[in-house]
Amino acid sequence: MSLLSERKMKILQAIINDYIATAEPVGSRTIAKKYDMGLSSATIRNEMSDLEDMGYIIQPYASAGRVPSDMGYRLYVDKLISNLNNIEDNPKEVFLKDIIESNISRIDNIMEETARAISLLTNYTAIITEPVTEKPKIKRISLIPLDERNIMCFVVAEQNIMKNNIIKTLNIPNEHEFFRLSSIFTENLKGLSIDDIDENVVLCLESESRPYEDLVPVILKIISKDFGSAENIEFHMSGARNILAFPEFSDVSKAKTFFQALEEKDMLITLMGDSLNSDMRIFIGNENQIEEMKNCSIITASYKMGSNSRGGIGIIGPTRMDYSQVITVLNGMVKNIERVLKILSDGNNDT
Amino acid sequence: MSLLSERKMKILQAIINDYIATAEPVGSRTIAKKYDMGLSSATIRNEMSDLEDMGYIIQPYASAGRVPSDMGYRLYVDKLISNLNNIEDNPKEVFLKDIIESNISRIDNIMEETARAISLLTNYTAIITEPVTEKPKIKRISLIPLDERNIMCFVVAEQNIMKNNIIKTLNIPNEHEFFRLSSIFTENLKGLSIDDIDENVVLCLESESRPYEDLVPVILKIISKDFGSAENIEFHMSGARNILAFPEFSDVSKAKTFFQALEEKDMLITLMGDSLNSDMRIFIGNENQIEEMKNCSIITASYKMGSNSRGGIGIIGPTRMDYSQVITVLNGMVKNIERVLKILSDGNNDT
DNA sequence: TTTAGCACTCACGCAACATGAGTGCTAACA
DNA sequence: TGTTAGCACTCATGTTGCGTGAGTGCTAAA
Repeated sequence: MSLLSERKMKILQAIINDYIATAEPVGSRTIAKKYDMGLSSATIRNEMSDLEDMGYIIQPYASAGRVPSDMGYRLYVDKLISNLNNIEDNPKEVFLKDIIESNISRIDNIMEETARAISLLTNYTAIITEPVTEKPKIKRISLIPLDERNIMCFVVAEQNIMKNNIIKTLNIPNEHEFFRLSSIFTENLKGLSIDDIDENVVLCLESESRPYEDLVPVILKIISKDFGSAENIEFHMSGARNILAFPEFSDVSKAKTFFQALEEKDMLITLMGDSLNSDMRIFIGNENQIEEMKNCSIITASYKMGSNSRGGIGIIGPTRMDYSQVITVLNGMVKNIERVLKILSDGNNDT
Repeated sequence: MSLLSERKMKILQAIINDYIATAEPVGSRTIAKKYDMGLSSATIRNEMSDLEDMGYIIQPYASAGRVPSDMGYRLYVDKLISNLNNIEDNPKEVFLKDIIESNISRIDNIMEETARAISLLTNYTAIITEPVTEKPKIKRISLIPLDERNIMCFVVAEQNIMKNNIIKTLNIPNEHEFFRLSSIFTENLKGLSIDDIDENVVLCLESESRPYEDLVPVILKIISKDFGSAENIEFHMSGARNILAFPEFSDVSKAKTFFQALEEKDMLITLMGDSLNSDMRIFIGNENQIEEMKNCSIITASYKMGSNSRGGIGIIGPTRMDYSQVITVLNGMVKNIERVLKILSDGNNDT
């Protein structure tokens, strides 16, 4: 696009900064006073008029100040991103570490805490998905007796992804059979992903597991349910209520549609879905696909766990969002979560 | 307290009904017209004047209609409760069954679905706690290898309560040892509650589990963490945003404090805490202890699972709440959830 | 005891108005 | 030619005053 003069850029930046802080249209005089650029309000007015013609700012009504447009934010954000390289550990990130490490135990705890930390730090709404592994390889299957009718089936896959399911059957093996069956399933399925389980494997399992071969289809069904599709992604969300603090949502009906949108899981999948493919994505205002969120900006980042698992973190807030802060926090969080997950799976530290 | 005449009672009821529906102060003329009681507005005015003197209704400002007071609601609710005996299965409850049975699998799913169903049916906020068992007896302990550094410890207690925890250690047993250790722990701890584990048991465990006796304290710690205190009650909540639909909360700041309060887990524990001891409790307006919820009413009910586990269901809404509906729904839900949990633990139906 | 009638109160909505922040334009200045 | 001062103009916002109507309390008649 057209290149902006140094001065126009500065003015645009000032407008965005001020608008982020106050949520009020910002006028030429305000800029002249607050941000001393050695120019009179009149000059700034002229520049602003230009900026408006170019589409970077908008005048909400005839004699009001100016407000950044989506395009204006976009320019600003692109500039931020290009400066992203020289980010290093800062005090804030250290703080993050404390927050997170306080409750390392189960993966959903970590996610929960991370989401809370993000919403706390930014005052926006945070969404985080648990890491998903594409067709993970099975590591172990354990069958455990519960009572006279129920068996617990415990599946461990790579990355120590664990799922447990209850199997109901009247044909309950005895103690030693459980051990034998667990070994059979583990031996035959170990190292296989859901796609690798073919006829041969099934036949093998069925013959070896006799007389409990009716467990085979049940267990395979469990596996395909747990590891087959990415449909059952687990989300954690925090700070949705923060949105109420912003004047943009002081109209209750707007807040309502916002909450409504958040409650739809499909929407969240759309939102986070392809965030997994790139490091960081920023959707400003109309750039995002969700109708109810056209006046919001959404920033998503992805983190990786091990070699082939990925999860996503997203922050949702008003278009007038403190992009610079959010990007920093998000960057820090990704690093942190990756670190924590690594510790968790390596087991370097004891409890 | 003072007994109300039949007529006064009818008028109070009319006021409450109307106010529940409209959220507007209701005047004498409205009652005379809408609810034909064969009286003129003037007569009703006189009666209302009496009701106000007695404290059952309030005039928010000099020439407005009347609004029920907490005391008025209380009278109304007490009457509702006394009629509660002759409740039988109604269409609504059948509907509930459908909702819930659609997703029977894991206990937190049931809770999640139930909460959603309640908030859907009532348009209020639903809170539900997973069933807690006071010092449950241990049924089984299974140790499962994860990788070179991590062991999965899987504890099953009565009511099929299951907890899993990761144990980090460098001293990983081999396959057969795992089986042996699981048996040792199971045999020694089976049938004991956390309080029953004494010195003898520990010594026994330590000697039998050699050379992995360092697992003993770790596992005991896990058990006491999982089953010792009622601190880590799991909550499920749904429909918090419903509150935005009520004019009482059209002021955003009010909605904000409401959400804020809901996010505090301590508050929820206070709220649901002793609900477990009685069948149904109703806190109207100021009757409840939470400062931020003085303009809300809270209704809690408890359900039981097996012989010694209990959980709680709560509904939070504006003081002007459709008590009759909420009580019906809550009653139905308790029955349903108990039924579903029974099915789940009995295993009468297959999947 | 109930009702009709009437004066009175007060929230609410509406129009008129003042205010002030902000603009665009023009003319003067460096 | 770019910058600035000045001025008229615009328009959202807040305030005031007033009419309206819902609702009450009181009194007197039925």
